[in-house]
Amino acid sequence: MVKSEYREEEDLLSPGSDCSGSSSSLSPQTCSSDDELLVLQPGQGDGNTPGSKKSRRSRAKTTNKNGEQVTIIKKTRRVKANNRERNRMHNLNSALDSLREVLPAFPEDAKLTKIETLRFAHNYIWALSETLRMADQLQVGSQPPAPLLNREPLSPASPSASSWSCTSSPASSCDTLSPCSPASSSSDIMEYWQSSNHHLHLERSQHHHLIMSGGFM
DNA sequence: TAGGCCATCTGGTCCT
DNA sequence: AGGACCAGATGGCCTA
Repeated sequence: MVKSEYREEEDLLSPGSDCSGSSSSLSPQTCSSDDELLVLQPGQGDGNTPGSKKSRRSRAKTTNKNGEQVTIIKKTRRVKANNRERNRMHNLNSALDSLREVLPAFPEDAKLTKIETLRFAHNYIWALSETLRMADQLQVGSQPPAPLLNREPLSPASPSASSWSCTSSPASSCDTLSPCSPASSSSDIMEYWQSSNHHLHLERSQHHHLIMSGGFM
């Protein structure tokens, strides 16, 4: 498959539509509609009359057709469920793409994988919240402590780790998770992210090791 | 060629 | 009953 086919379908599929026109080309199964069931009525069109010698065969045939009908119904439900599942996964992927857009990255970088995106986002949220916390600690005065994470939308400028900008704030903080980075001060955090960026430019595998290692998450 | 990643299918389970 | 969600299976594509 078919990634190209998937991309094409992604454009055609509308959320909530059970049976898109292009989905039939995706799988060997055809996307049947409920109307299809109306076409196949039991005993329809076989020309047998009840009570005749052929009736027993006819009845057997009818039973057979009922069995076929059940099979068709099951297939139809399966196809519908497949389409729903496909749309669900497409929505999930769209959400992941949105997440990738707000994460610091460089244009020449290869697209983050799903697991990389989630882990990177986790660490990024942690780093941002730690930065805010450090900044609060440095502040002198009776100002009330700022929330750990600013929920106001920030500038839509393209995010980069070096500029510490972010297009939107995460909805939740790195709250219940165990310490996800070895950094213990703001300088450590900066060092961590600078190192991350450096590695982003160097080798993907090194980047993997730095960002994805269990110690960070 | 092995391994990683991905999309899709599928059956089960839970919820409304 | 039907839909959402989940996890396992499968097969294709890509890269080291």
